[in-house]
Parts: sequence; structure tokens; C-alpha cells
Amino acid sequence: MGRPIRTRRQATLASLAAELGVSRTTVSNAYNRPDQLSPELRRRVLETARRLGYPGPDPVARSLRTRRAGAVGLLLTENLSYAFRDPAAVGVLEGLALACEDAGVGLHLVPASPGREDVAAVHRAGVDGFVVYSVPDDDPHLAAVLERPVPTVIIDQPSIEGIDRVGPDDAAAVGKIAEHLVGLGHRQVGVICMRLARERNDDFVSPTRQSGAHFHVQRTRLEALAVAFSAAGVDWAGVPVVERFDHTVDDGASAARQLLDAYPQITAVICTSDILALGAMAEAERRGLRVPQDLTVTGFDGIAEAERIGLTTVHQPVLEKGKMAGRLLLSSGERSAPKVITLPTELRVGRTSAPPRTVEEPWFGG
Amino acid sequence: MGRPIRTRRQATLASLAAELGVSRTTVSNAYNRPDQLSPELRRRVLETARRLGYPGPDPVARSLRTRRAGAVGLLLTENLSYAFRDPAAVGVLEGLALACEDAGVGLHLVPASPGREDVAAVHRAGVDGFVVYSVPDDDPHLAAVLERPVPTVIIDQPSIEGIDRVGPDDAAAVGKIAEHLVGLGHRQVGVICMRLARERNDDFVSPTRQSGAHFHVQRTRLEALAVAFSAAGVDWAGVPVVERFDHTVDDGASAARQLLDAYPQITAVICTSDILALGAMAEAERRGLRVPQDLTVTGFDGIAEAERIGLTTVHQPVLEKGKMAGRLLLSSGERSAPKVITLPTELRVGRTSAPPRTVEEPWFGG
DNA sequence: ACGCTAATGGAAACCGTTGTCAGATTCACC
DNA sequence: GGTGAATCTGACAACGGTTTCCATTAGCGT
Repeated sequence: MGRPIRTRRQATLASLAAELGVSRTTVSNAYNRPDQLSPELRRRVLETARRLGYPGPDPVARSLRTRRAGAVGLLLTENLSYAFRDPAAVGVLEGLALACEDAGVGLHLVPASPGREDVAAVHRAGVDGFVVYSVPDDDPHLAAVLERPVPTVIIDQPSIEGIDRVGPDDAAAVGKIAEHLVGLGHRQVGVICMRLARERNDDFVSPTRQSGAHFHVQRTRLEALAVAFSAAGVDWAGVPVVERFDHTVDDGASAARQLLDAYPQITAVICTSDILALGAMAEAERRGLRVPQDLTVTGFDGIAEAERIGLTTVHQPVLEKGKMAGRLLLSSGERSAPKVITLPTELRVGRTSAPPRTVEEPWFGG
Repeated sequence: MGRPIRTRRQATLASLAAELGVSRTTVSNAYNRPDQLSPELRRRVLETARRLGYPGPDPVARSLRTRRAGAVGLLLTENLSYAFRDPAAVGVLEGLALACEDAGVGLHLVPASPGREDVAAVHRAGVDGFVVYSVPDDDPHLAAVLERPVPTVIIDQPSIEGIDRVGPDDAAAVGKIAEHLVGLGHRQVGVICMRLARERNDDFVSPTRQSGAHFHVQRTRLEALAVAFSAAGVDWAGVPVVERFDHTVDDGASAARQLLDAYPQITAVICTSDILALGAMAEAERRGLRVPQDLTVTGFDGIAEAERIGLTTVHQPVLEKGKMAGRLLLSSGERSAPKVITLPTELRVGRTSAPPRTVEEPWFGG
């Protein structure tokens, strides 16, 4: 990427000063401290700048001198398509962007190149702080961020000593879903979850993989489900969990297919995201299963489309999540003690959950 | 936003060199040109760096010297919520982010503060180029971008002399929709469009406002509709157009309400975005109108949700749009002539369009 | 032992600003 | 005309690196 077709050397503060016969300070002041020089002179400076095609003080040089980049970095999963295709993630992004806009600072998306463990991009980012979102615990980029001498806020990540953090009360949220389903009478359930680690596994999940998951949110949700269902007398070891590396509606559908093919007796499919739940619904329809009469489907996040179709889900304030993270970051320095913010969640019962179908009840009741 | 709690002065390349008793050059080389010094010395440098808590060369200083910021700026409408809530816009964002990631450069969202015409953020952004998307023609931020001596690519904007551009063949795309509706027999149509200018107008649109719209895409689409329907013998001046400043499903619904309240004879509602169309569908349902038997609804963009519910719409490759823009920008400098890329669109007939209801035909036919 | 080449490290210039501080100029006012 | 205050201006030192030569040394063949 080169400069545009501009043969003569770019004008600088110095050359402009020379042209005008004043000092660099004066030109600098014309831009940054209008009250430090006469309006007449200032007009002359700006006028000459325009004539010479001087675009104003170089942002990078200014940043170096002032020690402020005017931007916060965002470290996202290397899987960008996930981040942009999940409305929940986009909501976080929006909230963060809004907070940045309020403060007049830019939002710098750090390219976390997939595959090669190229951490250089983190080092190369000229930012005043970082927000880390949806990154596996063991991601080297995260480690690189923590090495940088700038404030950092993490979202939906396990706590790190001395680092600000914001996240929903995931465990409680999942508990509400479990409680709801157990209350309806479901005992034979299946789970569809997002990827648990950086290595792909589009299949059933072993207990080891469950507990060793490197994506904090997913791990927490699974653990909370285990606790809640165990408490209700359901043997968690017998509950099938299907994982999908990519996070699309189609993946949700294929996961549901895999799940229901192997465990047709299931009466409820619990998805750890709304997107996956949409897929599960599509698969149910394909099989001629009526939701919720024949099959209950639940999601997680509370995205707009879920609300539109009446999906039973847990809503979390994603916009707030991003906003709080931004505010926290931009106000750090005023505080010393690291802060942890937990956001509330809310069960939203829709039209996709109902008591289990009674076809098989004779086995138990009759 | 301050530095973390670190009392002693941050280590620098120089202090590290002093500590080691070598020159700055050598330390710099340890990071950037491993082949320029013995492995042993390099190890010692890195080791000492770790011990001193030196986080590696300062990105801003590096950028100043190398004259590469390693980031491209994205200028978006000041209305961030629009950008993040419209899956079509998010698609563009995703494409752009992917292109940036491929090239290993960051994506810097420029805070275009709403209200105050604060162009400073554009000047303050340390970037190697700009992408401008979905900004009104007369936006001062756009003007500020063009003043910066860096390559720029515009998306969905009217052509600017010497500037790269990428956009869909909007006129042709809209033509396909119009043709489809005319072919089905619709003559009494209404239009719902997004905002046409920076000033809010949640109401019917006058012809003047239509032709004077500052949002290029919306203007083009309306013009193309006018041409197509006029060609089919429909008096465009008699076609009601409702505008909404915000771009949400609810706004689409309220626009449909306003439209149908005033013009109940309408048989088809043409929306200039899928999001608005979703709202129109909701309003139709609320009124007890069956789609498509009683009312035809069409959208524009081809977002995933539209496909899921079978909305008749025009699909445009939004991901490609962002990707192409990024590639164009990142490869500029290799070329001299500005490039213009036009992307193909495709009519996708779904389950929301059908011939007009025949109830009122007696007036005409019988 | 000698000269040649390659490997290695260093000196100094430069990137384009901002900020401090002291000196210069102007000006009102006594 | 002198004086102090108010207003501008300019010199100079950072800011934290990278890069282009150079100088030195080591390795090696003869």
C-alpha cells in the first residue's frame, strides 16, 4: 500500500513553518491551541497549509509525542466469521463501538491470524488499551495482550488476576433454563454446544473434553447444566452433548440431526446459543417433529430473531456487555483496584418449550 | 486512561541496550532481523527484555519510523446502531475484516461522532488507508478522509474522481424486483425506504426529497423503481414512499402501518432493505393480511433471516463487497488508475410475492 | 603469516510531532 | 517615558524506534 501519486515530498509541520517564516511551535499551536496565537496568524497558517496540501499534523507522530494512540484494541477470536455472524457477538461489538464513540476514540480490530501463531499483530497495534472477547483461555494472543503495558478488560473470560472483567452470570442463567425444563418434566435431554477448544471436533463430546474446554463460556454453561440436571436426579453422564466448531444455523441443524439420530428418545434439545437453536428447529421441522409438542428446543443469548420466532431462551444484555467493557477500559487509570462486573440475565419463555410428549410415558407412569 | 500501576519508568529499547551494554541497533535487530545477530546474543537480549519487563518495540514509534501504521480506517455512518443491526452492513464489515486479516493489518473503526461535526477523529486516526461505507454524500467526515494523503476506497457511494469504488449494480437489481412485481400484475404499490438524508423524516417522502437524497444507495434504488414502474405505465408520482430514519424491524412495521392506513388499496409493499421488509411482514400479520395472498412484500439485500423465512428479495454479495474493498485498498500503490468494481445481484423469489389479490378487480375488470 | 570475505555489532541520521521555558514584542496605563 | 502585564514566538529536548552505512572481527584458504 503506497502513498498516492504525489511526487513532491509530503509537507510537514516544519516545511510549513519554513514556508511561513514562523516556528514549528506556532504551526502546531495553530492546530492544537488556537488561543495561543492571534486569529489572523492562525488563519494565515491554515490557509497556507491548504495551499501546500498539508493535511494537518501526522497522527502517528502526534501519538508518539503525546503517548496517546486514541484507540482501543479489540482482540477477537481468530474465527472472524463466528464473531460477525452471531448477533450476540455483534451486539457486544456494537456496545463497545458505542462506548468508544462516546469517548471519541477509535476501535482497532486486531488481526488474530488463524493457523500460524502470529502474535506480532498484537505487538504492532498502536492502542491505549485492549478488550479481549471470546478467545480461548490458552490463546497466545491473549498472553501477548497481557504483556503489553496497557490496561485491559476481558469479556466472557475466566478471571485473570488484576484484570478488569465483565460477563453475565452464566451459571445462574443456565440454571434457569435447566430449572424450566426440569419443571416441565423433561428428563431425557440432549445438548448442542459451540466449540470447546481450538481443535475441531464436530461430534459428541467426551466428559474429559467437557471439563477441559478452553472456551470459558461454553465450559461454564455445560458445567451449570450438569449441576442443575444432576440436582434434579438426571444422570449427567448419560446426557449426550454434541459439539460444533463453526457457529451457523446449518451447523445447529446438523448437530440436531446427529443428536436425534442417535438418541430419538430425547424430548428437549438444549442449545448453548440461539443460532444453534434456530438450526435445531429447522432440523425438527425437516423431521416432521412439531415444536414444542414433539420436541422442546431452547437457546441462549436472546437475539432479535429468537424473539421474533418465539424461541425459549435466556436473554443476556449483550449491548451492555460491550458498553460496560468500553467504559471500564476508558475509565481505568482513575481506579486502581480491578473491577469485575456481572450482568443480569433473564429467562424468556417462548413458544418452543412445553412438557415432554407423552407417547412414551406408559413406560414410566402406566 | 493511564498506564498501569508501574512506578518505575517503562523500559525502552535504549534502556535495554544500556543494560546489556550493546547498541540500540542490536536490540532492534533482535526483534526485527534475527539473522543480523548471533543467536546467542539474541537470546540474551530477549531474556533481559523479559527480566526488565520490556514489552518489545513500541508500535507507535515503529509506525512513525517505518511510515506504516499497519491498519486501515473504516469510516461508517455516525449511526452505529444502524451499521451493526443490519446484517447486510455487518456482512460488509465481516468481508472487510477478513481481507484485513489476510493482509495482517488491523481494522480501525473511526468514531464519527454524531451531532457535533467533529472531524478530528479522522485526522487523528493512524491508518494507511480508508474505507468509506454508507455515509451521506455531504458528510464532512468523508471530506476529511479525502484530504488525508492515503489511499481510499468507497463502498456504495457515488463515484468520486480518482477514488476506488465498489458497489452493486443497484439500479439493475431494483429493476429486477420491479419487473417481477409488474409481471405478477401489481400496479398499486407502496415503498418503504431507509433514511434519505441526515435530517430525520419519519413520514411520506416528497418528490423533492426523493431526488435530493444524500444517501446514494437509497436514491439510486428509488430512481430505479421510478424508471421501472413508469416504464410499466404506473404513474410514479402516485406511488407513496414512506421513509424511516432508524433501521429496525419495528420501524419497518410502523412504516407499513402508516402506508397501509393511508393507502389500503396497495397490493405490494416494496422495501429497500430486508430488515424493513421483516417489519412490514409483521405488520401485515398484525392486520390479518396473509402474505402473499393479500399482500406482497419484497425486501432487498438477501440477509440470512430473509432466506430462512422465504422473503422475496434481491441478494447482493455483501461479504464480497467488503472483501473487495479491502483487497482494493491493500493493493493500491501497485496500480495507478483508480478502479471501479461492480458486483452482481440476483433476484430471489420467495414465498412472499404473488399476484395481487383479486377482491377489488371488479372495479377494473368487471 | 597474509589477504580476502563474511559475519557481526555500532554510530548517527531521521521519522514528524509536542511541550516547556525563556525571551521578545506589544500595549495600556500611570 | 517607564513599567508591568499580556501575548506571541522560537530554541531545544524529548518521544521510541528503524535503517543506512561503517568498522571491526573472525574464519578460511593458501
